[in-house]
Amino acid sequence: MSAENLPTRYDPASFESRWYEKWESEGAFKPEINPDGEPFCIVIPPPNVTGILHIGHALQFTLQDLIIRWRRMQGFKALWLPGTDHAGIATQVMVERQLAKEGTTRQELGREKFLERMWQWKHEHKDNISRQAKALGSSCDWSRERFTLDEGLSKAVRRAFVTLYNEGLIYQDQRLINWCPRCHTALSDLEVIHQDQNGTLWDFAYPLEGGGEIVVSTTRPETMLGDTAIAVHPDDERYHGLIGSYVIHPFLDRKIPIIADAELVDPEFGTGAVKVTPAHDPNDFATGKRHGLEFISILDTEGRINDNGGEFAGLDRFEARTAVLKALDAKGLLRGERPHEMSIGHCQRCDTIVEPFLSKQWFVNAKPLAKKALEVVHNGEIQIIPEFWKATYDHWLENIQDWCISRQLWWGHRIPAFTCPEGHLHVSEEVLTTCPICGAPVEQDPDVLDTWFSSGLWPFSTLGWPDQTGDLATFYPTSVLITGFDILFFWVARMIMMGCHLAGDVPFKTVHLTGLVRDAKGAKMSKTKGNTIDPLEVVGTYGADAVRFTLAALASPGRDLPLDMSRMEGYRAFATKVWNAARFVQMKLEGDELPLDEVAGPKLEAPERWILSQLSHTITEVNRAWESFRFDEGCHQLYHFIWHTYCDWYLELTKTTSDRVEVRSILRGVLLEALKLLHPVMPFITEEIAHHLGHERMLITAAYPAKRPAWEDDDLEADFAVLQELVGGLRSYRALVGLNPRQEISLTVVDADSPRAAFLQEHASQLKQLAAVGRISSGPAGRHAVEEVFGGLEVAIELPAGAIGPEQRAKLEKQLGQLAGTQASIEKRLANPGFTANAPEEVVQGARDQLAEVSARLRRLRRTVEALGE
RNA sequence: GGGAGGUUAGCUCAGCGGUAGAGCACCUGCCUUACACGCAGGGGGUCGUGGGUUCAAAUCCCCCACCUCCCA
Repeated sequence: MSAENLPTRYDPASFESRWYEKWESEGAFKPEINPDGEPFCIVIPPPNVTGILHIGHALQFTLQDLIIRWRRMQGFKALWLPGTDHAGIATQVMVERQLAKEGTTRQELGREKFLERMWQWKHEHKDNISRQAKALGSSCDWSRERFTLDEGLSKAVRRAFVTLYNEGLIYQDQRLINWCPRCHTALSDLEVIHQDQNGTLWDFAYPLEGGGEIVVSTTRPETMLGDTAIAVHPDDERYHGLIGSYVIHPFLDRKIPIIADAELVDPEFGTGAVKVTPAHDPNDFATGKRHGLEFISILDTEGRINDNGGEFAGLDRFEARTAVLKALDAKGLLRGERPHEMSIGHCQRCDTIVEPFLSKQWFVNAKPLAKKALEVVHNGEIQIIPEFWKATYDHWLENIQDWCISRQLWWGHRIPAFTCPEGHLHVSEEVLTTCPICGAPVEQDPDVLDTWFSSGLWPFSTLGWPDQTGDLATFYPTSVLITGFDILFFWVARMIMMGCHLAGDVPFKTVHLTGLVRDAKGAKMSKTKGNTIDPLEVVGTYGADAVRFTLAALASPGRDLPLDMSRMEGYRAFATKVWNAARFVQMKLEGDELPLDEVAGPKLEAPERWILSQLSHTITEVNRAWESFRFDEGCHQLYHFIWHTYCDWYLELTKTTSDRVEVRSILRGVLLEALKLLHPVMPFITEEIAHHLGHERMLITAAYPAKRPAWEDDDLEADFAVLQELVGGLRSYRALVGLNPRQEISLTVVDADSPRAAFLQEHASQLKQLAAVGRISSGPAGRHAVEEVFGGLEVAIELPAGAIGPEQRAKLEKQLGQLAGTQASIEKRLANPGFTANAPEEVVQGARDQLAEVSARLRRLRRTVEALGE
């Protein structure tokens, strides 16, 4: 072969980027490389365009790349479409922080200048993601890369908005929303993180109009400034006489009615009387609607008390709490306080406590969309893996609330709604300047859309929708989506709703939800804890292939991944093992080797037929693993086959036979097949080695191995298993008596008529190579022999006189004890008539065979121990 | 309050009705014609507790305990 020798040391940095460039420059990432293949498409979950990847992304990238490489090698027209997200709030917060450092604000800068800064920021950071993705070996088609604010995708957003509006599924309404006083924007319910906190429940009294008082409880005393009712339960006799009467607000010039409401009030809780603040609490809001109460907002957008708060106006909401309590106390109205556990909503982005806030916003009527989304999962059009997520998915969609989609931000898709001074509202894909009704100049809605609104269109907007492009026709619906379970509602469910409704079909056929990467102790990674792992750093230390293998091998379905660096070390050792095996093979090659198909056949010797049989089983198992998203199992199969089957057994066997061309051909051919099989997980090292072994085609476009039934030989494997067991036994006795591994020992086959005996005789050379067996004879055991049974075959291992001392004897006796225990338990099982009557025949027969084997071993070993003990 | 997942070798996890597995760690030998990121051998588990179904349960069912997480 013309390729030069593999360097002694495995040094991933010396070839990884070289291969990436070659793949890309030869167009291997483009689906057109398999022009006649069946389409297969994965769209990337778009990371934040100005963000950096964390190890969780590395996991998802690895799994997506594994699947796409595997399918590409299988001949599919495979497209992995990359891209990034503008990440509205997150990105805007970053730039605002930068502005704060410069002593200015976005308001001071103005919308236009601020957006210029945002784009500048985007351009400075946009290469982060792709650079990291490339370092990991991600085979995305970069020519199709998309960004959510691209013109095409923005058009898709406008089309989606206008369509849904015209169908009545998007509407504007004044209602209670979640308001972040720090971000100055509305949030959807999902963007509010509820945290349990120890708070205080205060009791205070409202004076009754006609004298006396009624005591209410609250965890937010400042909201009493917005109270417009006191509610009691209609059946609560304590308050029967008071319903319809009024209390006097202690600080404001207002009378407040006492109403009866069975839904809001739990008579068992507190005093049974509840203050009602319709503009600042969701339950009170509903109560206000039921009773036609007044809605008095007492906060401004900064979270300060507004003019409706009388003397408290201008105070921050938490200062106001203290002030109100103090004022109540001064008036002698405070009745007590006690600790109270409660759940408080925080802004997902900045952790500020959010306020229920009365505001006019845009909403998506989600129920009709959810109905279809539930259906396609139920009827199997979309498969969710692991399946247990379906319950969570169902629960959320069945209880879905309307989705608040407008945000008071500047970085994002501006809402395509236009209003004239007359109040005529028009929703339009094209920019309007004048009112189509009255001709007056119009203004566009200043708000932008929730980022997840555009993300919801991702699987089809990236392919060209609403235009009927070739890519859309070819790749939609996409094949597989791989993402973290944490965005099941945020993203996955919404893509399904939007895809089914707008694009006319499901957005993907399979969703695979990955676990979370955690640190070695199982703790969540976070910047504050300082336990984050930078993918580029570990790629630098262990090589991209080891990082990928580690992540894929840890990816058990539905489980989080505790990532310990010792795992990385272990799988780098595996990469090194592959490297060294290849060096060994390369040293043996003479250039006359033939392709596997030309040498495989019944004329081959047993070791060659055996490794081919093992290879075929491995191919089957690995393909099965990838098909079912069992990345862990596929990796373990590959690890075991390459290390423990090919290297530990087959390579050793060829050390005395590799002068034969067919052996060298198998040695090389099997390694190449294993490399192809491994390529989707470890693309770089496999490509490098294959090249050095003279494989002409790049593995990235080579055919993925498919099972070869003709190579499988179960009888041979059974014979080989006996050989392996015997070799293991011989090594074990060697270790027991401290015999040098190279010192030859003699073997006597006691049971010379067994068919296994012939196999051993035929493979004396293998026994010599693997266990330094010198002579194989048949007949009765000699004076100093250990008698043993392996796979039903009785043999005697000749040991030097005096090899078995008291220590060895004790170990053998321990073994005897264990064997006797096993024997007793099988006997007990077989003695049970219920077992022999009810268990399947093969199970009963298996137990009988096992008993025979164990009994024979026990008999032989007992005799040995007695004889040697003399 | 509702729901999901987990509890198997020192650690991290597979297995999910028919003799307890892997990787790492550990112990004992070995620099055996690629590899000490290695080779060979070995120790280690009453499969969270308690019931039930079954000839047979880590595996199915029920109760409980503890740990994660989601939703309200």
